[in-house]
Amino acid sequence: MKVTSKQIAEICGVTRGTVDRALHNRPGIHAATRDKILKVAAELGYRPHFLAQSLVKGRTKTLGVILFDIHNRIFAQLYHSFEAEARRRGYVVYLVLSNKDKELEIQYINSLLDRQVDGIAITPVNFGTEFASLLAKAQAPVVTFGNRVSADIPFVWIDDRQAIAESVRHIYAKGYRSLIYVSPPLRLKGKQNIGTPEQRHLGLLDACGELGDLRATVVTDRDFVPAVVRALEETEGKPAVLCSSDVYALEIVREFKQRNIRVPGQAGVMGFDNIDTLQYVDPPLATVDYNVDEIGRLAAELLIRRIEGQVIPPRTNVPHRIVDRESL
Amino acid sequence: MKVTSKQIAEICGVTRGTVDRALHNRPGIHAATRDKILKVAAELGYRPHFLAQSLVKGRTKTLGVILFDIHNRIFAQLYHSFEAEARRRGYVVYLVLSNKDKELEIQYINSLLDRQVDGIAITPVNFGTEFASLLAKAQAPVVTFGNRVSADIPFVWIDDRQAIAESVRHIYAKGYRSLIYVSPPLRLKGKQNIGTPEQRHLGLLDACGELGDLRATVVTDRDFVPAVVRALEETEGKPAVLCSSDVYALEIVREFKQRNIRVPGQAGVMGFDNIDTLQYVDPPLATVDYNVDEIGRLAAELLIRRIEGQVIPPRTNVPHRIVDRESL
DNA sequence: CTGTTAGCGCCTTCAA
DNA sequence: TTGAAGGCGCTAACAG
Repeated sequence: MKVTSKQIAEICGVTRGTVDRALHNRPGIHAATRDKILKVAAELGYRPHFLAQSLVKGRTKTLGVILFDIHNRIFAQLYHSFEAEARRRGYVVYLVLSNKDKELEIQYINSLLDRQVDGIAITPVNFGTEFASLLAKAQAPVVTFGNRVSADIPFVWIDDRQAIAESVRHIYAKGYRSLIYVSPPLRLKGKQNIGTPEQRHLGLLDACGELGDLRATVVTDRDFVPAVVRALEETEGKPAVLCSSDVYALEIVREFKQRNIRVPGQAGVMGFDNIDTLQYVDPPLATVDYNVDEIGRLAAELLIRRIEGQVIPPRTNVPHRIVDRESL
Repeated sequence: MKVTSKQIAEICGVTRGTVDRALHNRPGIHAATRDKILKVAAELGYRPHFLAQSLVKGRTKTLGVILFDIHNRIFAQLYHSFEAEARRRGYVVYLVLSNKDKELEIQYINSLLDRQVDGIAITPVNFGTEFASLLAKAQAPVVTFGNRVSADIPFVWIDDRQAIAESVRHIYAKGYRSLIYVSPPLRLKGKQNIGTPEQRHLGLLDACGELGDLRATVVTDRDFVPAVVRALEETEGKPAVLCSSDVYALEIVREFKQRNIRVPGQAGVMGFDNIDTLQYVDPPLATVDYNVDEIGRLAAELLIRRIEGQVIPPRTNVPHRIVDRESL
């Protein structure tokens, strides 16, 4: 069924070496024999055996992507553009999901390396020097996004710290003097890689330090909805609820609706990520927008350039912008 | 860097054959030598070379999944459960996206086969006997979902026809006597595989035939939102807008809101898929729910069982249920 | 210009 | 119980 270069060689009465030269259009071959070989190959529907090829070349033209999951629309979108860029450059991609399980993530890294992927792109849940050296020692280049691991492992993302600081200033400029900041992942500090939540938190602190008279409460409860409601009750004046991700903001708006808490009448709400669901909810949610597609595309591009021997920057930021909407 | 079985053999003063026996825990080896070999292998962090192994065994423990894209949350979810089931069974998965491009889909099928995937799961955009025989001739088993290709290629999905018929009856039971059915993909009939939209359309026809006094208009425009608005204006009495997918329903509700058309006051709206965005919109949308996770899991399970030599059913249906909500 | 040879790393059969 | 040899399919260096 599967036709090999050996068979073509036999049919054409030449050796594998010659067939190889013809197939790869390499010099040192009679035009006539080459044409004949190519013709036979085409007729027989010859397709090179990728594994054999990879085995000898040491390259598989394969990338591995490791994500938590693809529930959050952001990551689905990111994968989409990553995959498209990889395809353009001749690579096919494994997509594996760690489900935020540190053990599983490591198993997958090893599994991908065993399969000789040429490179790995990951949103890591592990962190620390041990993990960093695991990645550094890997036989394939790694790029990260979402969470950073160390300064030398390339990272493609947005400037979270700056983005949240701007959001806080924006909220302040709209007249709010109290803020409820929602970031449940922060409670996992020291247990998981929460690079992004931490950066965003720092942005909050930056802005609060700068704006003297803004009072901020930070909610990190797993069960953040009731916690926000309590915080709201304890707040004097009208607060803005700033969420480190749109998915939290959506939950909060839903709860507020059920409790007849008007948005933005009694509380402002702002999210982060600008996921498409926001278009359909009422009131439209203020958020932070950035080009996720570009992050995915860049991650693939940089990873492949690195694989192909180029030097790539350790840090690449994609621009973001504050999106004001009626929820504030 | 990468330690091979040959090196272990040298260190232990035995041959590759013996190392192999030890590593695979096969009989015909002295317990002492085996232990020594295993110890050395462990110390050196030996990991078998997957490609070499695959080359000789003819199996790669790899699956390929081909989706249109992962924009629709349904497919992201489906992939998630597919991947989890594959992992449990020791497989790693390539995820490639066809973007509904027929050419690209075929290229990807070939590319995956070149890479010797053990099986392929696909939501096909191609159709017809030629495509069916391409899949049938493939060196790896194929399962389909979303759109069917032919009776002999296993298909895992829901009973779309029945589900829409039930939806129509449900709408009728709620008192509606006119219906606007929205299914833009139907306009691609003959140009793309629109198995699912067609089945759903048949379900509509079934139910309309059965319920004599229900008037239905079918909207297939690419730009379906204004078309629905026009249809609404031309309708006497209060119609229900039944959408073949939640994503259409969301757009319509948004437009209705802007035009101050009350839902369900002036028109009912019902979707299909029960995507999570529905939880956040107002009014909550009636829809058809089914267990997408189970479809993904089953597709992986069946594909792998097929790969491992078992006979699997040509058609597997997952149950669905009508979800009534305030939009009707 | 073309054939020969030697591997890539692993597995499997057949001898010893 | 172990070694030796051949091969999976392809590539590459060296002869001829």
